[in-house]
Amino acid sequence: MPAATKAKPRPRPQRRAPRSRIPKPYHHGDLRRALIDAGFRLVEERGVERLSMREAARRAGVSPGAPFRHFESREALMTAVALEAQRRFRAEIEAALQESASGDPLARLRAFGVAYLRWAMRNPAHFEIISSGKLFDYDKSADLVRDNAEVVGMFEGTLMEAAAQGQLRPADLKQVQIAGRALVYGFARMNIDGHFPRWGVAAHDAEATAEAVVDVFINGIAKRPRKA
Amino acid sequence: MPAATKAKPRPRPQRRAPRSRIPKPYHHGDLRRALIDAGFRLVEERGVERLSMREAARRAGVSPGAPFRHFESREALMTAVALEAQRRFRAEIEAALQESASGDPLARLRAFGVAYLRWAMRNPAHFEIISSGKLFDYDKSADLVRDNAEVVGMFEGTLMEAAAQGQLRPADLKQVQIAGRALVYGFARMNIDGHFPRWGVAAHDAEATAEAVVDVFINGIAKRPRKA
DNA sequence: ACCTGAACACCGTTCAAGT
DNA sequence: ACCTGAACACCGTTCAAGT
Repeated sequence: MPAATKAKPRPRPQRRAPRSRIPKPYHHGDLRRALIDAGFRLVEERGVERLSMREAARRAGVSPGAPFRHFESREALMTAVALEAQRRFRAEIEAALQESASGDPLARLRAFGVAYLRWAMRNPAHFEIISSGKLFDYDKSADLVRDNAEVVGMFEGTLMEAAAQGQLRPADLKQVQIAGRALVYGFARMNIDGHFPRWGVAAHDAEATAEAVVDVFINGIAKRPRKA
Repeated sequence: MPAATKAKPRPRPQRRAPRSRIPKPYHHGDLRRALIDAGFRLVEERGVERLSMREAARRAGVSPGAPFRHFESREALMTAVALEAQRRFRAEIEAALQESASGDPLARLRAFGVAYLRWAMRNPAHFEIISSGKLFDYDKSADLVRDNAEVVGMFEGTLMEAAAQGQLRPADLKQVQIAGRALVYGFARMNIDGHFPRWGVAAHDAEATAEAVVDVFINGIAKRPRKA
């Protein structure tokens, strides 16, 4: 009955009956970590909705019930995977902001948007898990909330600097902020949701179009447009 | 064994052994339609991912296998429900465009965006099913593709009119179009994905904020802004 | 022609039992 | 303390059998 799925490669024959037969403890040390890694790859390979506890368990080489010792539900594993993705996302944004730190606020805002979309274009499934809302209870993960708040804060701060330096046309800043967020978020989701073909955006054009779209927005709020 | 789930209210007693005992044929006439209706409500009540064939069958009062006589898969039922939603969505957009037909192109563009978001705010689950991409194979439904192409066409046409009448600042129209699409789509998805609380948009403010965001965009592309 | 009901292969989740 | 393996209630889907 125990399905011998994997035909484990027998360890090299040893000279005598081994006292401790290659520890192979209960498993390879850190099941929690192994499950997050398996989940992360599962999301990457098959998409968010195909992350399953049983498959993650299979990949980690444990029985179906084992993950529940470390994650109380599929949602909890999802949250852990999302946190992992969010960390990488945020690291990329921060790197981009640092590179453009010498520029004026509007240039930094542009760099922000471009970095955001670049990551989203290259990691669609991970972007999806971060932002999808139904996959786990966002507010239950303090780390996730804080991490996100910081990204939002960076955006808000840069926008306010641009306003303070007189780079923007008169407008309600809060509304501009939400519009900007909606723009990049919408672009990222159009990619995830497969809308680009219908809108004449080829796959290899996605990143270039992303930049163009960010420019449309920046030019829309700037007092003096840069490119025509 | 046959779970008597519903305790069918016995029909009023008849005088003699009825020749045709209240037809109650195989079921109530049109299972296909009943399943689409059940699916539509299921999406409304519980969200897209909770639409199940078995539950739709239960609501229609048939056995688990019955739906497969009319829809070859869950995806096919999804597609039918999406088509229903798309029809309503398109009707609302068209009505809005008709009401604003006397205005200039930019005013019509605004009406378009506002109608789009209004519907999306009020019918989030149905908006989601139309646009989500992974729920069914969009391109397999010619109706869906055509219906969507027409909405896209209305947007494009209005934008070009605005350009032709000199209402727009110089810009690449295709990019403006994609940016506009991304903006409304992103706003609609932020609502679906539960981002508004994190962005300080209260539920009762969603529609007003939607208008404001559309205005930010229109003002961004217009030669002469209307409101500050 | 249309539907039933049992069946199969999957899931998430629980829990006694093993090490 | 951590994991196994059987169990339960769900799914989507198929298919013989009934009407």
